[in-house]
Amino acid sequence: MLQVKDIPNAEIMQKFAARYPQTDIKSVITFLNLLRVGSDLSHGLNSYLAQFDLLQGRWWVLLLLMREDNLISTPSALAEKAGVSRATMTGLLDGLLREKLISRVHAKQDRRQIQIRLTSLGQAKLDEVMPGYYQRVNQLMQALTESETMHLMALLQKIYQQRHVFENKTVDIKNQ
Amino acid sequence: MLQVKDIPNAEIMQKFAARYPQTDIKSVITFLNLLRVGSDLSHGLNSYLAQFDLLQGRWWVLLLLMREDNLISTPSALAEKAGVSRATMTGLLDGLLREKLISRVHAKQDRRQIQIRLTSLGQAKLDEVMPGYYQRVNQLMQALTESETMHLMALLQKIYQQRHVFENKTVDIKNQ
DNA sequence: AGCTTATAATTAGCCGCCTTACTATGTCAA
DNA sequence: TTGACATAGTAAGGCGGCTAATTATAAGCT
Repeated sequence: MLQVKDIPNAEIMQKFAARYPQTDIKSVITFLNLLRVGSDLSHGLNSYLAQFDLLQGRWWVLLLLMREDNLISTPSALAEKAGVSRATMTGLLDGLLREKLISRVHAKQDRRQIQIRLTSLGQAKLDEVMPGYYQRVNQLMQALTESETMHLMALLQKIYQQRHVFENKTVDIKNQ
Repeated sequence: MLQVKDIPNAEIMQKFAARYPQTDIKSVITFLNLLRVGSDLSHGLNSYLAQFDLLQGRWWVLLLLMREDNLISTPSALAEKAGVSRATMTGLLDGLLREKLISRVHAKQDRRQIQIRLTSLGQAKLDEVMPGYYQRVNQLMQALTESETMHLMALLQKIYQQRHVFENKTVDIKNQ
C-alpha cells in the first residue's frame, strides 16, 4: 500500500479544488488520514513481524491455522479467509513449507485437495511472535480511552459500509 | 497490504487470549478494524485507478508533480514525498515515461540529478481521473456527519502519534 | 458409461514494492 | 589537489500480490 506520507496542505488543496470544483477538502483530508493511519500501522506490523522472518501474509496464514481446532485447513479455504487468490496462497504456503512451519498432506476423501497443517515449529513461531504483538497493540490502543475506542469502532463501521463506492464504474447519466 | 477479511469472532479471541494472557480483546479488534478499513479503502482506490491504467504509486507521483508550481521535481524528492525508496521511484518513473505522462531531462547545475516534468498528457490523465476520485471520496465521507468527521480526525491523530510502537525492538528487561 | 462442467491446486509471467550493491558526480577538508 | 565521504540515480534479485492457463479430480446429466 502507498505510504501516504505527505498529506497536502491547505494551499495545495485550494489549487486542486480550483481545478476540480467537486472537491470537498475536508472529506479528502479525512480520507487521506484514514489511508495514512492504515498504511502506517500495516508497515509497522510488517516491520515487527520481519524480526521473526515473517510478513503479514504468512503470519496471517499461521493464525488462520491456529484458529482451527485440529490445526488443519486447505489452500482454498485459507485463500478465501485471507482474502488473497489461490495462486498467491500457493506461494505463501511454499514459503512456510520451506521453513517447516506447516506441512502438506494429500487428502484421502478428495484427491484434488491438500491438507495444510500447522506444525509444532509453526506453533512455536506463533508463541514467539504473539506476546509481543499483543503487547504492542495494547500500547498503541492506550492512545484512546475506552469510550473513545468504542466511538472509533462505530465511526469505522459507518465508513466500512460505504467501502464499495470506489468499485462502481463511472456512470454515464445519459445512458440511465 | 493484507486484506483483513476475517476478523476473529469472540470465541476464537478467547482461545487466543487463553494462550497469550497479555491479550486485550477490545484493543485487538479495534486495531484489526483499522487495518481492514485502511486496506479496503486502499484496494478500492486501486480498483478505481486501474480503470485509467494507474495504481496508487504512479498516480501519487503525478499528483506530486502537479503540486509543483512549474510541474517539475527530481526522483529523490518524489521518492521522499511518496514514502518509497529511490529504487522504487525509478521503476514508477519508468512506467510513467513509457506512457509519456512525464518526461526526464538532465539537470544542468548538478549532473547527477534528473528533472522530472509532468507532460501535458500527464496533466490530461489527471484531469480524467480526479473528478471521479473526488466524487467518490465525497460519497464515502457522507457516511459521517460533519461533527463525526472531525471527531474521527481527532481519534486518528491520537493513534497516529503512537504509530512507532511496532518499530521498537523487543526489550530484554535483564539488560536494562 | 461417457460428456460436460465445476473445483483444487499449481505454474508462468506481470507488477510494484523492498534491500543491497553499483556508477557517476559533487563536496569538503587535510 | 586529492582522498574520503555524501548524494543521485540505476540495476539486480527477492517477495507477495495479481490474472490466465494447465492439470487432475469430482460431480452431474443423459
